[in-house]
Amino acid sequence: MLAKHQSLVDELSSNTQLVVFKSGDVLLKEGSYARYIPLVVSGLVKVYKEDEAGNEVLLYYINEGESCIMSATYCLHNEKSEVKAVVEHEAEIVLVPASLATTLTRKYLGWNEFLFQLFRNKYSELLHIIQILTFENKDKRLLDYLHNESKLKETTVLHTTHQKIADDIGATREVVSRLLKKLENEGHLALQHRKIILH
Amino acid sequence: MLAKHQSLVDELSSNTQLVVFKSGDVLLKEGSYARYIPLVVSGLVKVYKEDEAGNEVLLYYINEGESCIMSATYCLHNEKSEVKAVVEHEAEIVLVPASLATTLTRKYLGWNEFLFQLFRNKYSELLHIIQILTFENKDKRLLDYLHNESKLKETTVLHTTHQKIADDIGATREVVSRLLKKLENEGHLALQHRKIILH
DNA sequence: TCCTGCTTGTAACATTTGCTACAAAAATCC
DNA sequence: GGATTTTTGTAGCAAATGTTACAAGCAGGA
Repeated sequence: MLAKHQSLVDELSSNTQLVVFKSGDVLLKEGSYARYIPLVVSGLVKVYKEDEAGNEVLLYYINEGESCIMSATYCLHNEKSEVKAVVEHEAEIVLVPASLATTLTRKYLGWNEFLFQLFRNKYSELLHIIQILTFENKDKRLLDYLHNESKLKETTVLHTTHQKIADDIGATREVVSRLLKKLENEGHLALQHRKIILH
Repeated sequence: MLAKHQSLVDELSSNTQLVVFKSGDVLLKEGSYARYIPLVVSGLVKVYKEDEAGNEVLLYYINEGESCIMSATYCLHNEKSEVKAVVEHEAEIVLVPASLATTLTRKYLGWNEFLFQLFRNKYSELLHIIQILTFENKDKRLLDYLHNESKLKETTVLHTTHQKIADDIGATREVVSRLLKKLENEGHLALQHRKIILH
């Protein structure tokens, strides 16, 4: 997406540094001010929304070549973040300082287009979640989540636990176990210890 | 928001026309291509997400001085709309043709800022809906909806029916009636025929 | 006024989800 | 191997939501 704009890429690479984050590192906390915009070069980042009680729900992923649109927009307007971003796989990330980001906005149409497209994609994912939460039961929500994980991690074998899934989709572990069993009986997947194989 | 940018406003007013829409008019259908970006000068527009089965759920409102960010972004990238926009109160709307919108993007920083801010505000509302749908029961969702309606229509007396509310929040009429009764007993509101008075 | 259609109330029951409690199975550590 | 921790399975019950069915109340038109 950004690769098309050579002068923009040049300006980025000569004014920023590449930082390596480890799995579990928190890139952005809810309620904090973002001081830079992270561009994910490699790895995977998960974005969560929290509520006052400390519950959190997975909204979407930031994949290679993407950025955290929430960081970007809140960074540029100097407001507090409404989401939390956590590194899932070890990730190489370019940190673009707020000041540079503002300059880029004025200078490069391609940078604006990049941000708009990102906004559009994530917006679309939020709409999809709202649709499922409103009209479907949790089993559909769970299956959708698993297919998403599968797609992003590029494997049909997911190494995870029922508890982690429950945390991501905002349910309890027992419900997830129960629904996974149901989905297995319906032929959507196969269950193994710490492993889910999607069909 | 746009008023600060005089030359932008001038270019807008000399290249567009003001159209009056009536309550119930559909500004944008899901799956259709937007050919213009609507700027709402007066009135109120509601934005819905539909699913394949024909169910629909209210996402947010487009208030005076705002625009439909979905029209804007899908218009500029020539893709199909994912939402439906319906006029709630008679509305005066400036229709900005796609071609002009593209020009504005290249010419005015203020126009980009306007679109970004709009995106940010609506994004934030989507996050709020997801949070409520994930962690709260329908009574909270209903109360949140009523307070929103109240705020936008600038009155604590809502003229509506249980069926309309059910359609907006994606529930059944019976459940809405039941929950409204519960909220009345809890002192949050008072029920009258075709009328809800918020406390 | 009466009739009709729209709106609301409500009961009874099915399904879904949440919650508690406990046991079995697998992995990890010593 | 044995002890401990983590993960999974599952039962039983409570609460929330969806569904069906029907009756009563209200509003507007003839």
